Amino acid sequence: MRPRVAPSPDLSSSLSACIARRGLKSTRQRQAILGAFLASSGHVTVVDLLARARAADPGVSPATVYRTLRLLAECGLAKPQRFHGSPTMYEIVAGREHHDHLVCTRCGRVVEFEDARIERLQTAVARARGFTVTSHRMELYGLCRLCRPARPGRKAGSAGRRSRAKRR
Amino acid sequence: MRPRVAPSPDLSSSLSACIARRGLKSTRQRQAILGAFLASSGHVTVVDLLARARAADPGVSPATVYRTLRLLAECGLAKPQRFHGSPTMYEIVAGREHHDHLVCTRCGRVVEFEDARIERLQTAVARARGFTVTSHRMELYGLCRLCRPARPGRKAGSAGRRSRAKRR
DNA sequence: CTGAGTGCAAATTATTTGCATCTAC
DNA sequence: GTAGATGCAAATAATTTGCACTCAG
Repeated sequence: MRPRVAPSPDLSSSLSACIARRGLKSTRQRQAILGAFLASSGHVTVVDLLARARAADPGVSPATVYRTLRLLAECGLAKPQRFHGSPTMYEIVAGREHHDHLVCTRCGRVVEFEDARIERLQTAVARARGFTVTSHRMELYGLCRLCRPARPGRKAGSAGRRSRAKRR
Repeated sequence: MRPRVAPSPDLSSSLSACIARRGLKSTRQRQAILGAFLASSGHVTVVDLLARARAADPGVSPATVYRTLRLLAECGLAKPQRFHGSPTMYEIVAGREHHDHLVCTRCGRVVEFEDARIERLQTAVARARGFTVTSHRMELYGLCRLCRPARPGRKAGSAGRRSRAKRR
């Protein structure tokens, strides 16, 4: 429903720039895949992306999707994310800063967030253990507003994990 | 060097209990694998575990290691962890509470930690976005004390990621 | 004895790669 | 025209599974 990520044309030009800079070529397939990627909600699987790209251009092979995603990642436009048990998802990196994820274990919805307080504590905790942190990942799994049952007196047990709903 | 996790005999009995409860059998291979698992530093790959188990009993196949690890996980004694780019590691769950991980990107060392302040913030952040958190994962990647170069004026860039050293 | 467990090899799943062909520049 | 790109199929890598055989209880 709501457009979570504005399909900024900046990314297209970023890719063009990165392609030009490296002496690479702009092809029909790459356009289709990039288009499908940008039109996505921000997090797509390879399978999803292949289907979407094929809608625009039937002659796109899985291998090219993988190769293009790697290219996008190298250009800093996409980032692979491996959530819990689901296949690798690629997210749009629109020059945005680092962020972490809330993942609904029922509907699969992914919400991004960032919290400076947590980041500070992470750095502090690591330093206390002799580590210099260069990166981190944090994922919170649970039920989103829509999937949460309305029952008031819920136990916090390990119950809530249903199989994710697939959206394709 | 230092014994990170005491090879508590409790776990052996826990497994026995879980095996008995389910009407399963205690076999030579399972003993070897459990022994190797408990003798580990707390985080092992399947490859590692297979090698260690074979030291005790050469007739252990990979399939049995996988099957036994699944059994251990179902009994609540082991937990699979997928760190950054490394193969799945299994960690000993000695009835210990939840914890998160510091991972050295150079030597592969894994240090566990827990921080109530961070956990509280996680819950709060999630609630603010309409999520009820049931679980989470957090990994901090960086250099441990031993691997950190002594240079004072380091840049925080994306430099630090070398390939992990394997220990086998 | 008998059902659970095991080894092996084949099957799966996710992804990469070699190669002949094609095409953007 | 040529280096880079693509499709296909074969190759990897990690893990699971079918099946005949073995063994713990």
